[in-house]
This record gives sequence, C-alpha cells and structure tokens, in this order.
Amino acid sequence: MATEVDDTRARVIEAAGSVFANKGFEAATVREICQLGKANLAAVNYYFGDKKRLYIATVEFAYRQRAEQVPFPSWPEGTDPRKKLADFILTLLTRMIGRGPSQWERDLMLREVARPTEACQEMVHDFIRPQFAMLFGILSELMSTASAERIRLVAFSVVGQCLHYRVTDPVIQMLVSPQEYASYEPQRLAEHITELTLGGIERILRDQRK
Amino acid sequence: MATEVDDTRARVIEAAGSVFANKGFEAATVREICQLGKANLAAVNYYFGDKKRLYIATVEFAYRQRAEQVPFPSWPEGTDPRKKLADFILTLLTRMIGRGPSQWERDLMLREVARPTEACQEMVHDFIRPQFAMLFGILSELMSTASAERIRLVAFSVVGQCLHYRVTDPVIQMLVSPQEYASYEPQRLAEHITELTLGGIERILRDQRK
DNA sequence: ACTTGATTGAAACAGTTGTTTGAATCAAGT
DNA sequence: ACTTGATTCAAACAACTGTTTCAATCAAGT
Repeated sequence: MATEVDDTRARVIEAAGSVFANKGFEAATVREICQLGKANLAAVNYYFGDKKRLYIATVEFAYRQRAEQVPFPSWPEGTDPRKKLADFILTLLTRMIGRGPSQWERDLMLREVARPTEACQEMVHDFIRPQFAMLFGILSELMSTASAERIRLVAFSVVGQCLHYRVTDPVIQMLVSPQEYASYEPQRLAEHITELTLGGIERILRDQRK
Repeated sequence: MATEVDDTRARVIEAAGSVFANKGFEAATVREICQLGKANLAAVNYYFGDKKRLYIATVEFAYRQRAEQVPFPSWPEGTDPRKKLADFILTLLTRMIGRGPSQWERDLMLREVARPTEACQEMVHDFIRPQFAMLFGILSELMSTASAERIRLVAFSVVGQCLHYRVTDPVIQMLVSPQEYASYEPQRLAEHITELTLGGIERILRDQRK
C-alpha cells in the first residue's frame, strides 16, 4: 500500500471508528482501540494528542469515506425531477442501510446527528447541508408553486422516512417477520418512499389551490 | 404525597432518568445520579442492587409515564379513518417533541430504540408494538386493498417522518432559521405529515390497479 | 559506522468508577 | 424505655480510566 508510513495511524482510526460507533465516545476505551488496531497504548496520544482529538479525526474520516463510497449520480440537464428524486432517495438509503466494506461510518455519523459533539458542526457543513440543498433543489422543481417552508417540510419527510430504517433498525426486526425484514433492501424501500412522497406532493399542490 | 415511603427511591429514579437520558448508561455515574436525587451514594445499591438494574427500572418507568402523560384518543365507532390517522400522528408527534413536565423519558426511550439493551424487549412489547398495531389498523381501513407488507411500509413511513424531528433535532436547528424552527410545533407538523401520507396512500392505491 | 529524528514499547501515574462495608440514625411496635 | 427492622451515611475498596514518561528500537542520511 502507499500508506505505509502512517500505517499504524490508519489502523488506529479504523479501530477507533468501529469501537466509537459501537459504544460511543465515553464507553470506548483507548486500550480497546489500540488492542483492536494492533498498536501500542501510547499511539493514540502520539498521533492524535488525546482521545477527544482522535474521536474528531475519526468522525471526519467517517463522512469523507461515506461520501466517497456511495456518491450521488450527476444528472444530465433536463432530467425528469421525479427520476432525480428516486435516485436521490436510493442513494440516501444506500448510504444509510446499504452494506459496504465497513459499516461503522454510518453508525458513528448517526451518533453525531442525534447527540452532537464538536465534530458535528463540520459534518453538517461539509456533508449534510449539501445533501439537503440537493434535495431541496429537486423538490423545488417538483413543487415550484409551494413556499420554501413547505418544501423543507417535504424534504424532512423524505429524510425521515429513510433515516427511520437506520435509527430503529433493531426495533423493526422485532416488529416484522425475518423474511419480511430480509426484503427491506434499498431498492425496494426507495421505490416505496418515492411513490409515497410523489403522491404526497400531488396532494399538497392540489390542496394548495383551494 | 402518598409516596412518602419510597421517597428517595422515586427521587433516585427521576434523577437517574435525566442523567441516563443525557449521557447514556456508561457515561452516567452513580455519584452524579445520587447527588442530583439528593440521596446517598449507597442508595442505588440499596434500592436497586446495582447500576444496571437501576437503568432497567428507569426505562420501565419512562415508557409507563410517557404513555400516561400523552394518551391516545378513543374514537367512536365509525370515525373517519383519515381523522383517526390525523389524531394518531398528532399524538405520536406530541409524545416525541411535545413539551411536558419532564422531558427525559422520550430521550431515554430513543436511546433504547436506537441501541437496545435488555430493557428494550419489554418496551417494544408493552409500548411500541401496541402503538404500531393501532397505526396498522387505521391504515388498513384506508387501504384495505393493499397487502399487509405494503401497509407496514406506509406505517414505517409515518413513524419515520415523526421520529425524524426527535432524532435529528439538533441538526434541524442548524439547517433552518430560528423562526422557522420555532414554527415546528406538533400541530403544524402533524397536519403536514398527515396530508403527505394521505396523498401517498392515494397514489399507492391508484398505481396498484394498473 | 555513526548520528539523528521518528516511532514503538512497557511501566507507572493520578483520578474516577461501581460497589461494599459497618456503624449511625430513624420510626414504630411492645 | 426497649427492641427491632429499615434506612442513611461516610469511608474505604479494588478495578479501570486517559495520560505521561522515558528507555528501546527502527530507518535513513552522512
């Protein structure tokens, strides 16, 4: 690999990611991280200063990695906004529940979203806000006569429907049968959410002119 | 009060609730809980055995309390299911983002939902499953021709839209202006979610017979 | 071969954790 | 007044935490 120099640094970040994502910042121990990353206990302080700065570095790594792993498509001019919405939802869902090489990134990001620390502001600015702006743009094409406030509510409805499958995943497993749970793949869920959202937009636009 | 006997026991649970909700199980310290509850350090072990059993008792208390604070309405026979859906969504949202005497219950429950511990199974059985069944019943009235799997997907869409305002509340505050955030009251959000969901159901039923 | 600077390693540090202990205090029954 | 059982209290315990220390090791430049 080209990253032979910072090999242990990378191993520590990778290990820290999975431990932080599983247990949270406080419950995670530097000893466990270093053991998992096959690094000495002092490596954390040597490379990152202290536990907190390791955590922040890990969060940054997480969303950069995630954005790279599952990129958004770029649509040619004049693409049907309904197609864009469907693609957007599928990408969002894939980022949230899709399987990939490592899964701790999304869990760590969820923690930051629900209980923000210092690392969150940058994540919102670099990662979440652009996504939200993209969704807002797509929805604006679909409901140009609606107010910006209303469009934002629809955007939150979209995000909420997707996020739900990540946040309450353990509970969902308890509520539906194993085979039905197994059918919850990004593709299928994205189709459902897109259909429901498009229907909702139709109704909102219809109710609006009365 | 009538609960003079277990006064300190109640104080400890109340204190434990807010500390556990704010920091999670591991980061919370028995010392902080006892200090907040004006009880001696040994009170936790005396009344609950250990920290873990205190936590479980606190979670149980949380959802019983929450169900009592914000009950579901009971509808007369033959009520329009659309009215029922609107009421259900409003109740769900109020439970999630509404202000009440104490706010830690919902935060603690969210923690359990996202990262279940032993206390979660009982909560799903006693609290979440009945709610989900009620929602499923209402949606069944509205879309009797759809499959049970499809109805469950719509139910998850409803829950997801509501839950979103609780889970990502800090991020939402970063994304919209303060005055717009202030307008996010249960009443308004419930109307939006109901409208969007009803529109989605219409479209699903329409697409279905093609 | 020697030097230099970066990295690794094992051990120790001071502080905090959940839990236990045993005496002190209290309330109520006799 | 005495007894009894439940409750409170301060102190201590052993285990674990993040962090520091400083010598050992390594890789490369001279």
